[in-house]
Amino acid sequence: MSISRAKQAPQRTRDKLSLLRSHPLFRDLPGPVIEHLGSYMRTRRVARGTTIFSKGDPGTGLMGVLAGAVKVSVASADGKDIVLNTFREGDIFGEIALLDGRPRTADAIAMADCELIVIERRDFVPFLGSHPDVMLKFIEILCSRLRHTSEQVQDITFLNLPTRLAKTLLQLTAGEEGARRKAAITQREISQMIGMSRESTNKQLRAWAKRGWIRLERGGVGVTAPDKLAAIAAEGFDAS
Amino acid sequence: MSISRAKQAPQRTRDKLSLLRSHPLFRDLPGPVIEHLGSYMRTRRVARGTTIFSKGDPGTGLMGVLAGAVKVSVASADGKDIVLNTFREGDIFGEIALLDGRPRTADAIAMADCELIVIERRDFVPFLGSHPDVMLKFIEILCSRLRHTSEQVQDITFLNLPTRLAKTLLQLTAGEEGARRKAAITQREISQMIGMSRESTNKQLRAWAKRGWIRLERGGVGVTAPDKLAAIAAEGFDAS
DNA sequence: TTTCGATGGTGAGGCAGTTCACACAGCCGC
DNA sequence: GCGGCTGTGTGAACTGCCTCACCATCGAAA
Repeated sequence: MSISRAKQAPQRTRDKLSLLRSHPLFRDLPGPVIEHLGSYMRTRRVARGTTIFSKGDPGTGLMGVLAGAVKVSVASADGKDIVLNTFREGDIFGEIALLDGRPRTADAIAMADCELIVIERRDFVPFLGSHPDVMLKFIEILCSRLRHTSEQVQDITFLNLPTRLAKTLLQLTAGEEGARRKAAITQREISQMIGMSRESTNKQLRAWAKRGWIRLERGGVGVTAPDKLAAIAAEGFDAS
Repeated sequence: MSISRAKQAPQRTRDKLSLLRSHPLFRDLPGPVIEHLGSYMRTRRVARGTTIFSKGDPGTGLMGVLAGAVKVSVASADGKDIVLNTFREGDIFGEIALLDGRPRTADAIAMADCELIVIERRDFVPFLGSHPDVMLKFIEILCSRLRHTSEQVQDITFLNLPTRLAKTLLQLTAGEEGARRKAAITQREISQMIGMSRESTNKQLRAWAKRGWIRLERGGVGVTAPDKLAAIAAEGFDAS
C-alpha cells in the first residue's frame, strides 16, 4: 500500500454540525446553541497548496478543519519558511486573530485538499461574550498552544538535526501502528518543520532509510523502526 | 552615573492594591472587588538569583511583579539555558499553569531583588469563573504571549547573532532616552536571551563597544547609538 | 508527446558559531 | 586583606550545518 495524496475531493468524514458536537470547545453546549452557531458557519473547500490566509491579513475568523491538513508558517525575507504549527481533521486554528482582533502573524496553507469551516469574528465574538464556558475552553487551547510553541523554542535551541527530525517523524506518524505508520508530506515541508535546510534533512532521512528504520517514497515517509527513532529523540544523539 | 544593581531592598514603588488598580487586567473592576482580590494576595520578597518556581512544580498561582525583574527560562540536559520571557514592574506572569492547572514548564528566577505578589489558584479560579470580563483580559494576555513566543521562534531560525543581539539590546533599554538608555543585566543572561554562547555574545558586544555604539560595564550595558543598532536589527546584517 | 515545475538526491566547500582553555578584574564573606 | 566566586575578555581549533551547483525522476499540464 502506497502513500497517496488523495488529490481528488477529500472524503467528507464529518459535517459541520458533527464537528461542533464532537469538538471539546462546544461539546458541552445545549443542542439549540450548537445549531445557532452552525448557522453562522460557512464551509470552504481549498486545494492543496492554496493559501488560506496570509500574514498581515485582518483576522476575520475562526477556522476548523473538516478534512485535510493545514500548516501555519512564516516566510523570511530571503525566502526561507518555518512551520509554526500543523492542523488536521477536527482541529481548530486561527483563534489568535479571532480573539484579539489583530492582524494575522503567519500564513495558513493547505497541505492537502481541505474542507474547512469558517466562523466570522463579527458573529463569533458576541456569542463568546455570552458563553464564559466557551471562553474557558479557548483559554485552555491558548495555553496548550503556548506550551507547544515554547517547546518548539527549546527544540530549536537545544536539539540537533537528527534529534529534531526523529521527534518530528514520530509526531507526524503518531496514532498509527506497524506498517500503517506513515505520513504524506514532502521532505521540504519536513525541513521547514524542523527549521533545517532541505538538503541536510534529505541526507539524514536517506541515512535512516539505508538502515531500514524508515521508508521513503515520493511525497511520503513511513516509519518502520519507531523504537530506534524514539531512542534518538530521547538521547539527543545518533547512537547507531 | 553607573549601572547599579540595587542589591539592597528594592524600593517599593507601588503596593499590592495600587498594582491591581492600575493593571489592565483589573483596572475596570469595581473597588470592592479589587479589595476582595487583594485579601487573597500574599507578597513575597526574593533576592536576586532566587528560584521563584521550577519546571515540574504544580502551578499553584499567579504572580505579579511589584518591584524588580524576573526571567522565565528552561535548562537543557547539558546545562545550557534559554530565556523564554522576562517580566518587570507591573507585569504578571505564571498565568499558564494558573489557568490550565498543569505543571510549570519552565523555571522563574529573580534577575534582581524582587517584591512579588502571589494569588493562589484555589482562590483565583472561582473568582475568574464569575468574572468573564477578566477572562477576556487573560485571553488577550495569552494571545500576546503567543505572538511573542512565535516571534522568538522566527528570530532564532531566521536571524544571526548580531541581528538578534541588536534587537534584544534595544528591547532591554526601550523606554529610556539618551544617556539613560541602559540595562542592568549580565552578558551571560543576554546570551541566554538570544540563544547563543556567552563567548560569541561577548565578542559582538566588544566590537560594538569599540565603535562607541554601546558602553559596557560590569553587570550592565548602555546603548549610546540606538540608531546604529536599529539599522542592524532591521537590515539583518552588520553594515558597519 | 513534449515540456515544465516540483520533488528528491548528492558532493564540495565555506563559515557562523561552539567549545575549550585560559587570564584577569571586581566583589563578597570571612 | 585573603580566598573564592562571579563576571568578563580572548584566541585557537573544531564542526554542524548551509550554500551552491548540479542531476534524476515524476506528474501534470500544454
